[in-house]
Amino acid sequence: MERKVRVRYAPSPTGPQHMGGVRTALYNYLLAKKLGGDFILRIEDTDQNRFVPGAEQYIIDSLKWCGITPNEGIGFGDGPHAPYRQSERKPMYKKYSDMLLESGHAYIAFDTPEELDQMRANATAQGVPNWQYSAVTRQYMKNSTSLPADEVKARIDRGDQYVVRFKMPRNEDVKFHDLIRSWVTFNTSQLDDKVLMKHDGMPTYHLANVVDDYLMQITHVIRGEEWLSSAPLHVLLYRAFGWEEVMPNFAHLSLILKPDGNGKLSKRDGDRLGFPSFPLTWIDPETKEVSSGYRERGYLPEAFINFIALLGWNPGNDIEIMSKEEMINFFSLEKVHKAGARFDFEKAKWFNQQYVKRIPDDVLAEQIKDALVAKGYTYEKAYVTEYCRLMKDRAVFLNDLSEIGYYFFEDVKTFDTDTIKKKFVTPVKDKLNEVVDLITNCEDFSVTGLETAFKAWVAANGFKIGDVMPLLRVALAGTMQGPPVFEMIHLLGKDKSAERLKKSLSYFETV
RNA sequence: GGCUCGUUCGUCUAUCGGUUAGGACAAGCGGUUUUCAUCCGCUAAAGAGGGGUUCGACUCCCCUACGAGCUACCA
Repeated sequence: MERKVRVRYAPSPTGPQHMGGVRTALYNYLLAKKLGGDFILRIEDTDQNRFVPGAEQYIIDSLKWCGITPNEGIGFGDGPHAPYRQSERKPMYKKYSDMLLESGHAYIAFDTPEELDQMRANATAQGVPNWQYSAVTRQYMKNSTSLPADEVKARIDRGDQYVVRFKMPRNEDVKFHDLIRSWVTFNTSQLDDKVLMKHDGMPTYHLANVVDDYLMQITHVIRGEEWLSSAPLHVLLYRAFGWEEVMPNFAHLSLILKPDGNGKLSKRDGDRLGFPSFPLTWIDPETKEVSSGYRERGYLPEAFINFIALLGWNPGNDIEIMSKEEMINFFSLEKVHKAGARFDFEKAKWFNQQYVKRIPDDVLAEQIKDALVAKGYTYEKAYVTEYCRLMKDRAVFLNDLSEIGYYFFEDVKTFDTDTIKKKFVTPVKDKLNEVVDLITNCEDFSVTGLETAFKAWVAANGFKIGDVMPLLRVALAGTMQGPPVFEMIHLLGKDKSAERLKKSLSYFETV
């Protein structure tokens, strides 16, 4: 029977969600949309010790900013499988744990964390680096496979804390198909008797994830590579429950690596290297440490998801700039690369620049409105739209755009004195005030009109354009960089241009 | 240490046994531009190493090296 495609992104709210998490969510989303399925957001908060206030909201906010919208889930309207927060689903898991206990696929263990630590420490001391609770060791431990039934009952009755562990087969190959990596095999002798239910009655990720995926009718589990090692346990759980028929397809994504050195990109890297590794800025509620975000850095969400989508996936053609719709259209898990991708901030910048350039001037004007107003500039739509037309090719980030052409909104703050010293010399310097008149009296105030009039003046005086233009540019903008001079004059307007020119010229005398 | 996964230009990647190994970012050079940016053109740049299989391997197999993930009553 063909089942409707249903995928989920299941982060745990233990801090801000990393770029890698966004990419996982994105791939889930793209696959769901591609196949006409549902995308679900489920919060895996089974570890109450690691709860971080605000983290869940952060996840929701970043998905919203990125335009990765779940059909069901926390923050996006509950669907038929509510609740979507595992802590709220707590009462449901016991039934499944009991099922496993009854069928003999799981057992009860009384060992305390301290005893287990001791066990591991002893093993390490004796040169065994990897002690595990398994078919061979469980008989020496305190559990329902080693203890008499009446003692087990007595311990439970008197309130001893216990956990439920999965009874891992002793030596069995577990083979499963991964959509990205093809067939993967593990031998159960390498796997341990994982805890399924903690002493506080909360399931571990392993149990909760399998039960929830089953209950929520998930068809594809797309998650990070860090889960590959525990995938065989999950497969075994599906079998133990008798759910193998509806076991989801697995797809394990490679990790995003740090730009320099080795290892996966981590929270520290971002700010160490001068760029963000989070979608949104995050302030740690405890330490108040700030981790910068792409949104605040001036990234457009479309550029951000386009870029991270290509970190480990490509459509198989040479197309790089893609809208979300195009990505959906091209997406396929088979085209996801197996190896880890090293993150390259330079290319990320290029993507953003491409997107900024493509935004219509008037839309761009709206987008930088708040930034301009915040700086105390008066916002005039037509003026700012024209400003955007002139400046957008020079901006990489949205934030740049509201800054690089500040001289269109206020007086020049700093002058390029090198150019002034070099160019503000006789005979040109003594004739420059004529340019002020030229502007004031110019009948055709269009860009070409100005240019024609100016060039005629230059020729009439026997100057070269290069003698005068740089001075004009610095007088108007303070810098040698910027849009064409006559475009600047045109936008600034007759009065403003003349006034600024006059002012700057008298300043030039003092340099 | 053990297990698992991975390895094409500096970076992201294409190639699904036969190609001058292609594209993009970054770099360098040149053009356009009064300047900067944009844009355009060009250049340099790769199959980790060793064995097989094959008429023929980047592509399939094995070994080695290197990298990564996992190895919790964390996810």
